[in-house]
Parts: sequence; C-alpha cells; structure tokens
Amino acid sequence: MPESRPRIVPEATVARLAVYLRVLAGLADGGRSHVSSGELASAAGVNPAGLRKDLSYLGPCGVRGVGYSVAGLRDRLTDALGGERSRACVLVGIGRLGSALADYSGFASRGFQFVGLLDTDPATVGHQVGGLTVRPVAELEGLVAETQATIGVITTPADVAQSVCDRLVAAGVRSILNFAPVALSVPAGVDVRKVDLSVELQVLAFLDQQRDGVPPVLAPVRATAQGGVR
Amino acid sequence: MPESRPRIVPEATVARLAVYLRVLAGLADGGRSHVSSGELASAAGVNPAGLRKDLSYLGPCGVRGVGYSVAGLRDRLTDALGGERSRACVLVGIGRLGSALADYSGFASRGFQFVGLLDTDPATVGHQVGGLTVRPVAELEGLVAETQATIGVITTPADVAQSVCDRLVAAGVRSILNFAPVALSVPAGVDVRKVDLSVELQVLAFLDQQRDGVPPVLAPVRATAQGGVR
DNA sequence: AACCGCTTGTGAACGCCTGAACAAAGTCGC
DNA sequence: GCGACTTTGTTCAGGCGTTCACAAGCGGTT
Repeated sequence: MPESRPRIVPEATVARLAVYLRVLAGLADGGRSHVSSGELASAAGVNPAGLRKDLSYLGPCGVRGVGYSVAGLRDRLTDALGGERSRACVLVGIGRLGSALADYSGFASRGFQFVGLLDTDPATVGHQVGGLTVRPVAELEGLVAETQATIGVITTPADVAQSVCDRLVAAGVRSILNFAPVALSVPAGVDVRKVDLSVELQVLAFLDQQRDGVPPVLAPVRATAQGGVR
Repeated sequence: MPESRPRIVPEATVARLAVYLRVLAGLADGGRSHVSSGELASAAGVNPAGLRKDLSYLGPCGVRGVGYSVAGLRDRLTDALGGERSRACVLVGIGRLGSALADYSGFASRGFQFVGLLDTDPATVGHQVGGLTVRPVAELEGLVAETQATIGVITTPADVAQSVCDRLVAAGVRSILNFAPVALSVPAGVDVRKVDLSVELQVLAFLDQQRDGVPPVLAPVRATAQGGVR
C-alpha cells in the first residue's frame, strides 16, 4: 500500500485543529448535526478558506453543498490529534501555577491525565492537589517508568527547569510543555512547547504604547462598522 | 523632532524582544558588561542572525567587534517595550488559574500590577488573593475608570468570556489577555492575545503520535550532534 | 600609524503561511 | 429527471518571517 500519505501537517494548522475540535464538541452537545465552514470559522476566529485548507490535510471530510457532519468531523479530528486514549502527564513544580494546572478540568476532559505531581519543597510534598499526592522529585525516574508517562509539564523556577527537563528526557518523556522562562535545550526527537505568560503581557504593553505613541499617523482610521475580529 | 517612529516591528519580533530582555536582566545581575549576539541568541533559543535583525528594528544598538552593552541594551529594550512605568491590570475570574496569576511574581517584577480582582461567585468575593480583595464583577466599570487600567486578563469560563470582554472594552480597556477557550470578538483598536493551555497539550499529543506513527519515513533523521534547540 | 580579527548590521534568497478566486460535486425544488 | 444553488476542495498569487552570506566598522596589537 504505497498510498500511506505521510502528509505533513503544519504546526500552526495542528493548533487550529485543536480549536476546531473544541468548537465541534460544543456544537455536538447543542444537538447540531451539520456545520458550514463559514460558521465554524467564525466560531473559531479564523478565515473560512483557511479552515477548509486546514481540514483538507486530513483528506475530504465534508459534503459539498451541505457542510461538515459535526459528529463525523469531531471524531476525525479527535483521531488525527492523537486518538481518544488518555495520555499520562507528569507535572514538576507544584507552586501556584502548577497547582492550578493540576486542577484544571480542561486537561482531563481532553484526555490528558496527570499521573504524578512532583516538587522539591518538603513543605509541599505530601499535600493533596487535584486528587493526587505531591511526591518528592527524587521519584521522577521511577514514576515515569512506572506510569509510562509521555508528556512532562514543567512549572518550576527557571534555574532548575533545565535539569528537570534533562531528567524527564532521560526517563523517556518525549514531549514537554514548559512554563519556566528559559529556553530548554533538548536532543533531537523531543518536542518542547513553551508558554511564557509575562511575554504575553509585555507584547500587549508594547502594542498599547505603539497605539498611544503613533496616533498622528494611525489615529485617522476611525472605528468604522467594520466589525473586524482579531 | 520629526524622527518619530516610522519603523514597524513585527509582532513575532516583539515577543522575542521580551525574551531577550529577560535574559539580559539575568546577565546584568551576574555582572556581565557585554554580550555577543551569538551568546544571547543561544540563551534565548533563537538564531543569531535573527536576533540581530530583531534588534535592528530599534536602530543600531551594539558595537561592532565588541558586542552589545548589557545594561545599555536592557534599558533600550525596556524602553521599547513600554517603559518602566507600571501598568495597571484587571483580572476577571478568580478560579484556580486566576488565583495563580494574581500571585505570580513574574508579573509584578516586570511592571504589571494587578489593581483589581473580580469574580461573580459570592463564595469567592471577599477573599484575599495576592494582597488584594476579590470584588464582585458588578464593580468592573467603576474599577477600570478609577484605576485607569489598560490591560484586562480574562480567566473566566468560556461562556461568559465574551460578555466580560465587551464590558472591559466598553470601560476603556484596550489590551486583553484571554485564557478562556473561545475566540473573542473585539472592535478595531483593541488587541487580544489568547493563551490556550489545552491546545498546547494537544499539539504535543499530535507530534507524539506522528513520531510513533510515521517512523519508517522520518526516523532516518538521526540525532546528530546538532544540538538544535527548539 | 597600520594591520588583523572579531562582531554587528543589512541585503537577498528561500520557504511557509495566509487570503482570495475558481472548479467540482452534491442536494433540493420543480 | 433535470436545473440551479450551495458549499467544499484546490489552485494561485501575495506577504511575512526566517535563514544565509557578506560588507562595514571598531578594538587591540605590533
């Protein structure tokens, strides 16, 4: 079967597919049976043509003249994004942010299950967070091996993030979500995604200043009834 | 002074500038006086040439043959990203994530100060979080007017995020950081940045599956000593 | 004072992603 | 059963961002 299409899906598209999936889940709960690309794009905040292009990476998913089957497309997206099977995640660094993530219901409902919470602080170890007991970080390797966790989430201070990352990778974790404000270096074959909260705010501050600083040039553009999203 | 600001800075560059700034702050604390673009790029996890191009948007910042002055570049970046002045932020939705953000020291240290925490839940209102008392969301308009807050952070459930957003915009907030899993629609002149935590995990899950599912095609790329970050 | 090495700044090519226009295809109404 | 309308899937051009490569400029040295 030479037609095993190893079609390459751009990472930006993958991120949007996840958004579409969430919108579709909501529509399915609402009892809708079909959606058009226009409506779905509007709900997801993207361009309709772009949405169709994104979906085309998965092959034909819709019916021309009708739209997309809500349940059908949801299942196809679920499958494309890693299936229904729940994925075991390890969370290192149970500070305020870590605790919030451990409790976050949005993870569990999408198949991501925390199987271990780790911290170095003896005052934190032993506490119950989100139904799990915080364990000392020394148990990291054993925990990963035992639970076959494939995803590691790092919410430690910046200065220990790299060493935690190294231990996770050595233990077999190949996907890492990093909240610590450092660039992690990992061997090839390991994926890292970084979320930097203060950078987000700083970008907003920059845009804010840019708006205030260049009004003689940009201000003439009045808020017309253009209702543009984004 | 006709030399205002004709140069337009790409948003991706702005986000990286914020990262450089953090690295520089660390180097300054360490007592370093100069850095090269290569070292800075390595610490930030980007390409050296790209870093130089990013900095070139601010005009010449370095000295050829020597590098960049740590303190000088830090001050210039601080200025470009909105100055030293602290910015007032309002946080709506004091759940677990909201509480974690209200306490997050990374915000305060970068000049972002929460001046109001709002929630609808009577059980939450009145609680003390991060040195502030949670107030009922009915006080939103008054609070924004009184504190001149320019940044709003939304950590509410998805179904009320749009209405909270509308009220923030109507009250004068022009920059919004959205953690709720919905696409907010705002009038022109308002900037929104979205952080979607479960999308991040789902992208990792996809990459994970792709690795396992298509090794016959992609595996030949062996882990060379390329030490590539990212 | 002149040379040499090092580092910045910039110009150009490459690739990726986005946004719009067009053809294929299927359904609904008559 | 046929025609017209609707909506998808695809193709094309445009813009943006990234990367490579080279010239310009500065400091240190002889």
